[in-house]
Amino acid sequence: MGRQSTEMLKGVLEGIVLTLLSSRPAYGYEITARLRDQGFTDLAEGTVYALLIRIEQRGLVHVEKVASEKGPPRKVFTLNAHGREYLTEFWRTWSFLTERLDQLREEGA
Amino acid sequence: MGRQSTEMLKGVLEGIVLTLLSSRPAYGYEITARLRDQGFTDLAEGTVYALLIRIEQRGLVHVEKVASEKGPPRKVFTLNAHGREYLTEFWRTWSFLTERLDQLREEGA
DNA sequence: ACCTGGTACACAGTAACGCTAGGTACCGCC
DNA sequence: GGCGGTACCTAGCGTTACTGTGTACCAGGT
Repeated sequence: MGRQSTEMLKGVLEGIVLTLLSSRPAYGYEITARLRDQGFTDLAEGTVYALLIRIEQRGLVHVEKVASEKGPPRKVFTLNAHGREYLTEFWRTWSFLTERLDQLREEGA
Repeated sequence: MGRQSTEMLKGVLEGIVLTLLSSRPAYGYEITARLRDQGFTDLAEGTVYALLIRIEQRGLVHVEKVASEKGPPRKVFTLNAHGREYLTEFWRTWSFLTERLDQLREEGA
């Protein structure tokens, strides 16, 4: 979707993935596929894996290796307490942003 | 507001400033002040100036020097046709993002 | 036996952007 | 003279998403 969406995704994609994980555990390949189905068609695989490594290093998720029927073992990510806190914070920031932008949009019209 | 809002602002701040300019011309110092009033209290001055230079180089605005009663002359930015197109594109991308996130938020609940 | 395609993960390099932390300059007022 | 407000600019940094590539495992077709 071009330059704009790439930049807008920064910071937001992390919240999106954490939200996905809050509903149920998942692994990288699966997350990528789900997001592409949901409209993020141009999302790069490497982006998701890099993001998952980051949230793991920050201690927002629990990680478990699970054998797969096809292909190499999956790294299944589960949101932990710290991750849930972080996610709450994310939604608060997101709400702030949307409120500001909604207001601006009306005034600008 | 911390790390999250900094990352989330990427790409969005540009749209915010362009929207401000769409309602009426403005200069850097003024834009910074207005945004701070509107809740972006931690917004760095340098960030706005850098952004203004970028949108000028991309040809989204018209620039004019105007003498000020106090301090150095102001660089007044006016949105041009190209900028308005770009802004339309911005709102389209923004709408896409908010729709996805609203959907996710409901499903996650 | 070979090869394609799907599954699954990882990494080095690049570009973009907001922030930090400074600096310059002009003015009015005490 | 010094201070605070106005107004602009810049170099360097950290974070993040994308590109491109590589590894590895398995099933199916020819």
